Amino acid sequence: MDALLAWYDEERRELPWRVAPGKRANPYRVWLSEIMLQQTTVKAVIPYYQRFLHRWPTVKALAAAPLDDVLAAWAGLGYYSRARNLHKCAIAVVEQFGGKFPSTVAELQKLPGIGPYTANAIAAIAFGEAATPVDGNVERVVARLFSVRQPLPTAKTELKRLAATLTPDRRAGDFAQAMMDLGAGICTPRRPSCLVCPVQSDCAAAAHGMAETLPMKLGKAERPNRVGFAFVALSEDGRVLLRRRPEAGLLGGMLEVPGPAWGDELPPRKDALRSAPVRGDWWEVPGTVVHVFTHFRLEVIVFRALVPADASLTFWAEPDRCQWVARRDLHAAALPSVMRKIIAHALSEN
DNA sequence: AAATCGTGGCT
DNA sequence: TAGCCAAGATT
Repeated sequence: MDALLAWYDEERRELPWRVAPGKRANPYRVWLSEIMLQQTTVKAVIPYYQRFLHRWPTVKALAAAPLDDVLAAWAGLGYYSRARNLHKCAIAVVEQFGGKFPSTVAELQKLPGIGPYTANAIAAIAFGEAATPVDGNVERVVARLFSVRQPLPTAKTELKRLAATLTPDRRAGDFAQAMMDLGAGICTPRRPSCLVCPVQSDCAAAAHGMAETLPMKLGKAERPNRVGFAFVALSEDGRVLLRRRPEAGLLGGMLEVPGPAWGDELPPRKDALRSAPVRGDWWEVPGTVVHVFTHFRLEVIVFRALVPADASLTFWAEPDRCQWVARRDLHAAALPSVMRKIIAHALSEN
């Protein structure tokens, strides 16, 4: 596998959290990037990473920030429990380790939001430990190198074991990143570029011309549809009514446009309007907002009303969780993408 | 241990 | 277009 490190030295992608080959990166930056990169593309992460690092240059700074500031800065990146755990973890590192990240896989994995992959990634990349982070890229590369026919997710344990046999004692961090670069750019899910692969001569799948068929995967359950209503209340002084979601669960801790709970079937408009958060002249905005989550598809019907600045909220709006946010401040609010879509739809001139 | 948890880009 | 996919963790 020396060819892989040689390839990495030549072709390595420049990324904001990376340092020169052979060097150890700043643990805080590695951790921050790895949390953001969980199930998220490099392209989506880069601007968020830059903003976070600029605003909170150290773990201590992040630990001292209000949670809502962190959630607002994370808005749009998805999987919001990551943001809550990020904040929790920063506090734990400051309180338990004086602001210095621990260096072993075992200690790292005890921290909130750090699982097997991330613990190994930080240990290898930031501390030079001979650890083996196994993500989707590595699973794919290893399945092909060893021609593992067992399907995912069953094969995960075996793929981890095989991956660990490849990790060198020196430059484990570079090796891990090389495997991920290989998976991202050469050993891709579809149409892998075996002809220019630095480890083609070591690859069992390539030898049989079947790289693209591996790894095998079990079928996924289909996505159910859910439907709901959302009430965009605009106050006469230019504010929008928003509500804080519960800490746990979908979009936990984020802000939302008030409305009844989403369901499997659409209730009559008449019933929906009874659950409006404010008394008002509610108008149904033409069209719907469709948003696809990981495990269901949501279709939302949006109502809009212009209400007095001192309008009182109804009991079922859960007034304690509600707040009026000026339209000019929405960009900096802890609003997930689906809620931004709903607000944009309500404000579109139709 | 199977379900839950976002979003945007690509084919 | 509709599915697939991305540097997974938590319960």
